[in-house]
Amino acid sequence: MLKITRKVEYALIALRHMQHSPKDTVTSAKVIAKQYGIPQHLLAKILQQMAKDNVVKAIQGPTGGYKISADLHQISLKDFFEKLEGPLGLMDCYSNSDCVQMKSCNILTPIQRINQNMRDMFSNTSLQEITQ
Amino acid sequence: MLKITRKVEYALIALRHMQHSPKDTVTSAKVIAKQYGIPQHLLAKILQQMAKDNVVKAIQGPTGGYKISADLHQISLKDFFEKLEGPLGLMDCYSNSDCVQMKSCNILTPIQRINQNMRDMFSNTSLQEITQ
DNA sequence: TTTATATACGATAAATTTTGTCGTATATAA
DNA sequence: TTATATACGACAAAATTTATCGTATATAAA
Repeated sequence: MLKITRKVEYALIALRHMQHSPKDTVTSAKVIAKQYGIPQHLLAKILQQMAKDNVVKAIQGPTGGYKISADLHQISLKDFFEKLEGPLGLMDCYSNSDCVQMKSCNILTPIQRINQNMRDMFSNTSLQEITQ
Repeated sequence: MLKITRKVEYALIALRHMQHSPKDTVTSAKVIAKQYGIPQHLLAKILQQMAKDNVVKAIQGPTGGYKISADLHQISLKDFFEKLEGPLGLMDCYSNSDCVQMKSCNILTPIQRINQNMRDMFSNTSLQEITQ
């Protein structure tokens, strides 16, 4: 529990790789996948999603690939995680109210405080702090 | 991702319930399970594990059940989570080194900092703060 | 114009983890 | 003696995560 997913890991690895590449370089999913031992097709899909989210820009065709298009200082880890994985929370019930125990649950409020601490932590950390 | 498990939720619900019961009351798994809509057998196993961990004391036989035996002020959420779910970390590689990407991974160090923040947060919160 | 190489994207499958069930044994109060 | 509780291992179902496959489209370079 309390783990980040491979999807997020791969996304961060790719971003950090690109950020450490020479300015205006375009990097293909294939190159990154090979270098870090990531399934190529899977990484490609993740990069495609990041392109939709305007974190990276995709360049098609041979010699194509991706490059960072956003200012990573301006994106919090919380926003980044939520772009990739949906709402962030220690329990589902903070974003999705179909838990049958909602009414009887006695820890919803106490855990909400911890939940807020965690969200604050990720809100106050920029993507740049990971990829720099 | 970044969720606590039902196992931990059920454990916390049970502890909070017991803490709000009259002093020296013994509460059976059945009673708690019914009140909160938790599968009875599953809750029983969780309480058994907490008994092994000396968080609660088990009393056998009819009229038996469980009662809190530890000082919940003295147990951090981090320790409690690790008792129930094993090592706490954003990535498995901080406790288990069999990831094939270990050598090439470029985010291990940057994420370690965030990981430490998260561990600190749970280290600095006592069980009591949830169950009170 | 053709070809090779890249992204785009939906469908599906495999693997892992989480969640829940079942059966049997043992303790003990009534 | 009986009913009700914990103890505990084996197993199964469900959900989530992780990975694969196939096909379409864009485009640089030969």
